[in-house]
Amino acid sequence: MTTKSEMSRLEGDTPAQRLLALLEVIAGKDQFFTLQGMVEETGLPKPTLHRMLQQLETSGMLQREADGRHYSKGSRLRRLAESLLLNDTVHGARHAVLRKLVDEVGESCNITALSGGEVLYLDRVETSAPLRFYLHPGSRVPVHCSASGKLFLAQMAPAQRRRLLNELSLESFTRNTLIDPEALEAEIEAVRRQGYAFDDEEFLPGLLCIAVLAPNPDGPSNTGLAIQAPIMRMTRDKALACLPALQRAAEQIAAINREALSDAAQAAAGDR
Amino acid sequence: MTTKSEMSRLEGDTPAQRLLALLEVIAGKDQFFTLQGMVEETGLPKPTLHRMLQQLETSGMLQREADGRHYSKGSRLRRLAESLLLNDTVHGARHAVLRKLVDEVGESCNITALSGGEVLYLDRVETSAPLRFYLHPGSRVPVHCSASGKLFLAQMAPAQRRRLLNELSLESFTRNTLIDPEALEAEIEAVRRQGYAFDDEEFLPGLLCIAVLAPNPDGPSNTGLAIQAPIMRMTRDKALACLPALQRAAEQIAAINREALSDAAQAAAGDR
DNA sequence: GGTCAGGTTCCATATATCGGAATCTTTGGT
DNA sequence: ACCAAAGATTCCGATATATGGAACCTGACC
Repeated sequence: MTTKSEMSRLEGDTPAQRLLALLEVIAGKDQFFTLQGMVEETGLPKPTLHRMLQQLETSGMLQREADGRHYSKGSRLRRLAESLLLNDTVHGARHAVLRKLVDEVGESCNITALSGGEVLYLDRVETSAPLRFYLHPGSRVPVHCSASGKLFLAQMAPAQRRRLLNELSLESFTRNTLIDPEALEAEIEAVRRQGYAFDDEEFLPGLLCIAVLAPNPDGPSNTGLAIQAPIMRMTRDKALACLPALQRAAEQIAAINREALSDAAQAAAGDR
Repeated sequence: MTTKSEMSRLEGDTPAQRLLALLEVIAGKDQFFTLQGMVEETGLPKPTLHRMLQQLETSGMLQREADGRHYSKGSRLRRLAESLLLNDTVHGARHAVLRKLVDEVGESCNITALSGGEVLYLDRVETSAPLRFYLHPGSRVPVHCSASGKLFLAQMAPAQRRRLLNELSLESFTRNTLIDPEALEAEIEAVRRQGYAFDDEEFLPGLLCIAVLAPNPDGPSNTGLAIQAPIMRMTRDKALACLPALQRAAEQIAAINREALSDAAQAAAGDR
């Protein structure tokens, strides 16, 4: 239970983003809620919130009880959520591949993408082993000290890579973090030749990762696939033994992406 | 498959509503989509759409593939949808009651609310019998010719009721529709005394309904519960035989509402 | 009938949106 | 290598919208 003082003002710089943040707060409510309650929870001014809720109500996203002061989720909002989850076979298929990979190698695995100069965790399946690193989907990690980050860097044009690394500056996290530009450049060159990358305690002490990219014949890939394990259970050699399984999974994910792209093209063509 | 010409411009009078409408379109996509594709589908101008998608992307609601032109649903959007559906035990509980009622009486039932002077279908469970009226949640029906509508009218103050009925004017749908104000007033008086209401082919020919309200000791109720059946299988007498089951279900729904309200109050108190 | 806790409305100001047009970028063809 | 053509992105002034403090309602309770 959070107290009023801990509550953060709804972040967001545009009205649209504020609205989405409000929806997230509403989504977490399992009961009726009131204008006043929302004011206390979000820190937004009362008239502002009143207007937003009113718009949501007239759109059918919310509905009010007879007393006029308790809101609850409307059928349109529910339908939106259902539609979002139902029409997401791409994610579902990717997730299934991930799960199978975790089964095979026995360690936590995740799917990553490059977003805004950082590595973004798209999805993750945890190992069943009791000792784990807890890293959740949606979190971000610097490019220069993650296995998939180095792969993304390796497929960039040198100028593009230099620009990005200059902007971000190489922060050090452990004593293995590569902060010397030349050493990093050499590592990236090696990664490009190999087609896979390690993160050997470069970001978190005790965490070893190995990653590959989902191959994309039409250009750079924005889908990385990694195994992450505590060094207690994992060495570079063991990781290399998992490489074939990892590459097989990456190929499957690439196939899913290809299919989704061609389906999209088809749909567009059908609309003409 | 819809053609370009059939596509309707995204409805909505405020930017917020337009954004929600856009989200609904996106929710229905099971693959990657492009700016251009969205332009064709929604009819919105390209720069406008570009801005909206950009905002959604920087919020983490969407993500782009490496090619920079294909979007897909982001993890934050997925989490939003999951949260919406997970935290909705109120609806879930209501729905369960509804389903049980349908089992008992063997006919389609629905939950309604008064919204903007009309009866709104909140939820509906269909009978398994092959002959059915197809009426979906979210649709609206005039108050004066629906069973739950008449119940909502019956609990209003006379002045309030007169104002509402004046504004709406009594449209006729079948030869049973009550369009004479005095006849309607008499019917409403009877409904108040009985505590239940019929709709005997007053809205759709061949459709008979019986409804009650979920009792609310603290004031007027905004939750109606109705059985709807084709006259092929239903008479007033048969409907009356279902009344006890209907009232039992209504009481259960009232209990769910009460609980949700008190939980909400509790949560608010805990935040102090 | 007075008080108080919400809810609602007002309104001058600040801000975001809008979208046609221009511009940049990528793609595909020769 | 070059050149369209399609698509993405940026610009920007006119316009519509959001903003939120303050004032105003409303109903519940004493």
